[in-house]
Order: sequence, then structure tokens, then C-alpha cells
Amino acid sequence: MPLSLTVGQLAARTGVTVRALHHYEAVGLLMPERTAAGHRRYGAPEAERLQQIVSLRALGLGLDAIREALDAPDFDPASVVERQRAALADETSRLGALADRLGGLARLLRLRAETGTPVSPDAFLTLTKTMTDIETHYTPEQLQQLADRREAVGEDAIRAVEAEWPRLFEAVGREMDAGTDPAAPEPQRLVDRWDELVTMFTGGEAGIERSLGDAVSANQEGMSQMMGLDPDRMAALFDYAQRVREARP
Amino acid sequence: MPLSLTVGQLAARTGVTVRALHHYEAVGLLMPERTAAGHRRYGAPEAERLQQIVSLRALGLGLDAIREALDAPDFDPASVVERQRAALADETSRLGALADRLGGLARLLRLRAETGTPVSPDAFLTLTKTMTDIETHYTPEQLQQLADRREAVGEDAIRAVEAEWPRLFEAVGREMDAGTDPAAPEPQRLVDRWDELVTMFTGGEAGIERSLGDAVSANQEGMSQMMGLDPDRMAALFDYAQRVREARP
DNA sequence: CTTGCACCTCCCGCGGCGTGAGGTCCCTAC
DNA sequence: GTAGGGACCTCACGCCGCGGGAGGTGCAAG
Repeated sequence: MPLSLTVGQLAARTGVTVRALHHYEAVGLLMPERTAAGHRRYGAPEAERLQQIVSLRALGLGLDAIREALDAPDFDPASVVERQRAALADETSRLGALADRLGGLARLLRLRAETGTPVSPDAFLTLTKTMTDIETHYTPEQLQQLADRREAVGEDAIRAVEAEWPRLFEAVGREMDAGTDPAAPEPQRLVDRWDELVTMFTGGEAGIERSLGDAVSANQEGMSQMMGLDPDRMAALFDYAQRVREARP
Repeated sequence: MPLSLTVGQLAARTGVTVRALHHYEAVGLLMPERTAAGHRRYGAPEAERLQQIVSLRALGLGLDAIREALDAPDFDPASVVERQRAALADETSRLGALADRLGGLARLLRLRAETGTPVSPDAFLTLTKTMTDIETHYTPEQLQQLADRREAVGEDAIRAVEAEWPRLFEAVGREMDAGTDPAAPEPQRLVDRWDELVTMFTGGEAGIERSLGDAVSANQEGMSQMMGLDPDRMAALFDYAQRVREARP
């Protein structure tokens, strides 16, 4: 007697659920025989076809694509694999963008928690909005450049720079509060460093630097949240820094 | 008059579709006012809430999670971000496994195409089945070790080894056909190299080597497909190689 | 005859909308 | 006043791959 399995037996043997076998039949992918009482019977050809279905599913193919492949005995394996790879690449880049956003946020949150100015839920919402705004302010090419840049300078350098920002703002703030002449050496040194950090981040691209400026001015509240400062305070700092730049020798 | 927008206006302003706004209302996420005629009216608070929704969606949160976050003004940003990162990590590893499978297949297909023995659709199905079989033959730890191993030896080395296999089989086949004594120097040299390549692949792990052996014997047809050989021919080759090993000094 | 398990056929649910179908409202132009 | 057209409205199905449950039948053993 040739191989003849019930749904349950085939399911147990292949690790596929009974429900999935029902579904494969419903979509015309794997059609068993039927007993007089209407019970499904899977013979050897069906069992083999199921193996192939499972294998192709493991490559991420949809049921439609699988049916097309199995029913067209002259399909091209290479093109099937390449299509899947292309689709996978898309997915991967989507997830990559998501990972970038989440990673950046997580870093920022940790930093703010460590420096004792944790981000409130409200501030968090402002902040995420600013992040998406920044993304829309940049062109895709610019975003790619920034990603490359971050890769180039490395994780440790980024952390170091991010840790330096608050200290730098504080130092500039002290000079501002003390009413130090913008042309004096200390403000000059601090703002030089400020611009250096910005350049380090932007890679010195003028277009990117301009977009950043746009985003900052269009979104002062979120930006100040990012930096852990009061918006007014931040505006004043930026003002003072600008005067320092104008007083450059 | 305070800000009051129709669906279409809000949609145009935020890039969200009208349908999505309908949906957000249907799931209770963003509830506009209504005019006497039943038309939706979005005020400033709704517009802001939409911004937040969009931002959180960009982090990959589901609509339920967004509602919970926005309706609980004391949620913890860090834990939200970390949950998303964890979910993302799962997704990423799933895609990574898929990428490994597809990448391996693509390499194999290219190699076989280059060496003039392209893979037929039928052989491709046998082959993918063998690939999944191999995965189930190994334990997850072993698979991880193999992945690490591949990373360690590098892409170029893998290509070189894969290109060497067919030549090696051919050389061993010639000795076998010529009826060379298994103890003779040339067969010894060739089979030593054979075992060297296997060891290079497995990293010298006995457990992994055994699992590979199991997979090969349980799946001769697919394996021979992978190597571009007739199954009988492959069996004969393995037999001869075994005799060579037993004739080692 | 009953117990009990495996099987059967619907059919809803998920997530986040897209895409109609068929009808209503509002504003402008004549 | 009215005709036109665009924006709006409410269902309601479709997608993708099943999971899960309800309510009923088939079959072999005790």
C-alpha cells in the first residue's frame, strides 16, 4: 500500500500545523485526496510537495510565489532567489532606519539620565517629533552622508562628543552670564570648539550644516529638549555664540 | 478663530492620508469634533496629537501602544524605547537568518552557473530542502558557531574554498577511476586536503562534524546537488575517500 | 452503547490601512 | 435659484498567513 497520511499524521511528521494544511488546500497550494467520509488523504507526491513548500517558505516566499514556482517546472531559481534578496534588502534598510532612530533616542535618553536631567514623557514626545522633523529637513542623500559619517567616526567618538556638549554649553553659559566680551580668548576658544563639534558631526558639508540650522530654528523647543536646556536659555546661548563668531579676529 | 481643519486640510498638512485619519478615529486614537453636518473638525490639540502619533509610528510603535503612551502622561520613555529596540532586535535576527540562507543559496547558484553546471528548477527544490534539513540537523548553538566561523574566515576565503571543492572532487574521481591504490601518495594528499577543507568549515568541532556527516548521509540527493554531482558518483567518491583515510600511514 | 479522539466545515480575528461604491454637503459661477 | 464639481460622509471588502473556537461527524476500543 502506498504512503497515505491523514492531516494529523502529515502535520506531526513535518511540523506544519493542521490548520496550515487546511489553508494550503484552501488557497489551492496543496490538494490532498479525500476519503469517502471527506477526510483528507496525503500521498507521497503531496508529502514531497509539502516539503518543497516548507523549504520555499523558509526563504521567505509568499504562498502565491510558491505556487507559481511549483506549478511552473521551468522557473529560474536564480531569479527567484534574487527577487527575494532584493525584497529582503528593502526590509533590512527599513529596519536599519528604524534602528538608527531608536539607537539615537536610546543614547540620548541614557545620556540625559546619566547627567541627571531625565527626559519627561512630554519632552520625549517633543523630542521624537523634532527627530522626525530633522529627517524631513534633510534630503535622503544628506541623511546617507550623515549615517556614513557616524559610521566613520565610530561609536566611541560619538559618545565622547555627546558627553562634551552639555559641558560646553555650561561653559559658554558661564561666560555669557559673566558678561565676558565676545572677543575675549575664552569665549573664542569655546565657540571654536563648538563649531568644531558641529563640523565633526556634519563632516564639513555646507549643505548639511545649513539644513541643520534650518531644523534648529524651525524647532527650537525640541532642540532645547535634546540638549537638556530651557528654550529661552538655548536661544540666548546661540545668540551669544553668534556674537562671539562675529568678533573673531 | 482658533485653528480648525477639515480632514483633507489636516491630511495635506501632515502627509497622513484621509483614510488613516478615519482609521485613527475608528480605533479611538484621535477624536475630532464634528460639524452639524457630521464633517470632522480638527482643532489645535488634535493636530498636535497627530504629530505625536506620527512620530511614535516612525519609531515602529503600534496604534495600541501609541494610545497607551499618549493617554498615560506618566509613561516611561526609556522603557518604551527599549521595548521597541528589543522587538526590532528580534525582527533583525529573523531577517539575518533569512539573509544567510538566501546569501548561501545565491553563492551556490552563481558558483554552479560559473562552473557550467547550472541548477535545474527541480534540483533547486531538492537543494533548498537539504538546506533546511541541515539547519534542523544542527543545534542552534552549532549554527551560531558556524556563522561565527564563516565571519572569522571571511568572504574571500569561503569563495576560494567553494571554488576548490569541484576541482578536488574531480581529482579524487580521476584517482578512483584509475584504480589508484588508496595508500598511494596522490590520493593521500588529496583526501588530506579534503579533510582540511571540512575542518576549515567546521572549525574542528567534532560535534559539528558529526552533525554534518548525519545530514550528508540522510540527504545524499540534495548534497550531491549542492556539489553538482550525480548521487551515485558522490557515494562512490565518499567510499573511496573513506578507504584512503583507512590506508593512512 | 458510550467514550473519546481525530477529523470536518464555517467564520471571526489580527494590523494598518487601501480602495472602491454609493450617497451627501458646500462653495462657486452663472 | 440652480447646476456643477470637489470634498466630505459611511459602510464594507481586501490583504497575508494562518490561529483559534464553535458545532458537528467518523471511527475504533471497551
